[in-house]
Amino acid sequence: MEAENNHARGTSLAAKISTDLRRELTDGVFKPGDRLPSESALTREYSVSRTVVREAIAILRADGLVEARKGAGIFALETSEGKKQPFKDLTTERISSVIELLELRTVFEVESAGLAASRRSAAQIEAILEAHHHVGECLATGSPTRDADFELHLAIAEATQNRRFPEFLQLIRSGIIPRGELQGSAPGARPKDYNLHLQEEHGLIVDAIIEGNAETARERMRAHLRGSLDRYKILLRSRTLSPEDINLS
Amino acid sequence: MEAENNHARGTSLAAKISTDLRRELTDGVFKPGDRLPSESALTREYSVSRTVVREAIAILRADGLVEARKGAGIFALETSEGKKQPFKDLTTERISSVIELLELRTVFEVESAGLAASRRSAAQIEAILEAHHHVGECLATGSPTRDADFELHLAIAEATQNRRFPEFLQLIRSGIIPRGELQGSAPGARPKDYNLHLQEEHGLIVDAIIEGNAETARERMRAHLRGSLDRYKILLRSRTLSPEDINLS
DNA sequence: TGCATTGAACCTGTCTGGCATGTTATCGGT
DNA sequence: ACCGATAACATGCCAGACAGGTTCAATGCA
Repeated sequence: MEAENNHARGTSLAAKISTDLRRELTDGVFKPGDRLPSESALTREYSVSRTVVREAIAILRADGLVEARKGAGIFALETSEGKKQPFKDLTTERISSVIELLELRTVFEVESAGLAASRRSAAQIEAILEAHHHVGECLATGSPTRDADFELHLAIAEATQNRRFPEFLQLIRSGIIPRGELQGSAPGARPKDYNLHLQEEHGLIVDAIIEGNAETARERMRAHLRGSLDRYKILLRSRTLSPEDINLS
Repeated sequence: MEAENNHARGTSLAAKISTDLRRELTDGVFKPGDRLPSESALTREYSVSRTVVREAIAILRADGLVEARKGAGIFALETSEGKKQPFKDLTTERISSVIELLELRTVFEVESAGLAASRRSAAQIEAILEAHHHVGECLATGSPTRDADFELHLAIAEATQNRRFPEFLQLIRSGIIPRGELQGSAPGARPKDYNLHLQEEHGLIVDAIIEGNAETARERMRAHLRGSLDRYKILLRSRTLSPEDINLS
């Protein structure tokens, strides 16, 4: 009966129990160092076989939430509580989240542009130009620009020759592009572009990178992103849009 | 025999096998959609019971690397390959990793110092001073400074009033402090401090923050971290130390 | 009375066999 | 050649067993 329900949902008993226990660990029901119920007790508590319990515990062990000591029991580890993963709560739906991230992003992308100007290869110039051109195409056809825009910034980060730069941009992607758009947006669902000078500003940055002028690239990227923040704030004050409808670029 | 060896290392057979299979999934031995060996085949391949195999598979399932279809088999999922998690491969053991991260870190921490100088509260000044003092104590007692050093940088990032700055530091922590030290270091295991001016440099930064002088704070933090990079390179050239033995500050 | 030792109870790690349910391939019949 | 039935194969879960480790209580000795 219940096993069948789980099967219909594609969720194994072990997965269900490990989720249950994970929640208890996260909620502080078990504090670091606490001993969890024995396998035998868990079989009774959940009315399952020991196999299922062991599989559930194996999952939690692999995630570092508990350790099992033979003969002693299963113990909650230090990492089980309050250890939020960095940058996992990014959202475009909350104003403070967007502004905070934009500030962080500005710091990062200003320097990214400067390094790209200093270090770019010919192939990376080509990739940047291609991405820049693609943004222009989106503007011309009335398609959403956010993905193309992001790809341009990513191409610039690649040109820093430091893989942590594009990696960081990927990390914060979900704070830039709303979640629904990560799968590609529906036709006609394009958020309005409020930067009438988007392509021009991008072009200035790209030019500086091509010419290898790091300081100019930084200045132009700073101006571009500061413009984004200013526009964001103005549009929020007008109260006609929700935070995530605003295209930050 | 072999089970005993694993036990001596505290690693279960299930963990070992899940790691093995995870590597095979990551290395592209199994591509998305590929069917993995059956449980029965894996018991033969690894000479273990089916229980152990099931526990290993449960781990991989929980991590979204595979799905099991009853009657059909176990299949590699889309996320199993090439989808490296950003910043999950941080290490202090590889030179390129350390240098790349230090460069990225410099970008953020320079600006962090500037913002902290502009925005810090009285309570945050107190926290910064406390952390600064703690580094001094470690130096005086000959204890390891890395944790205390990190906490000072973290206190500065907190004073930016933008939670993404401390969050970034937490993100890259494992790339700054070697893994073995995350649990607290053994007495006498202190890596050598090669910055004889550590406390002095920190003090200059802290002073600028207290005085609210953002530009000076930036300059001093930049000099501090650049000094770290220069020292790192010099020590590497001397070839007397492995990369992770060098305290970057 | 206090401490050390021993044994029993409890615990995890692994193995084995079994049944329920689902999938796939093969074989036979039309 | 196509369809249906059956057998072989596969996962999900159950139950029992043994090996080796831990903990606690009881007993014996000083």
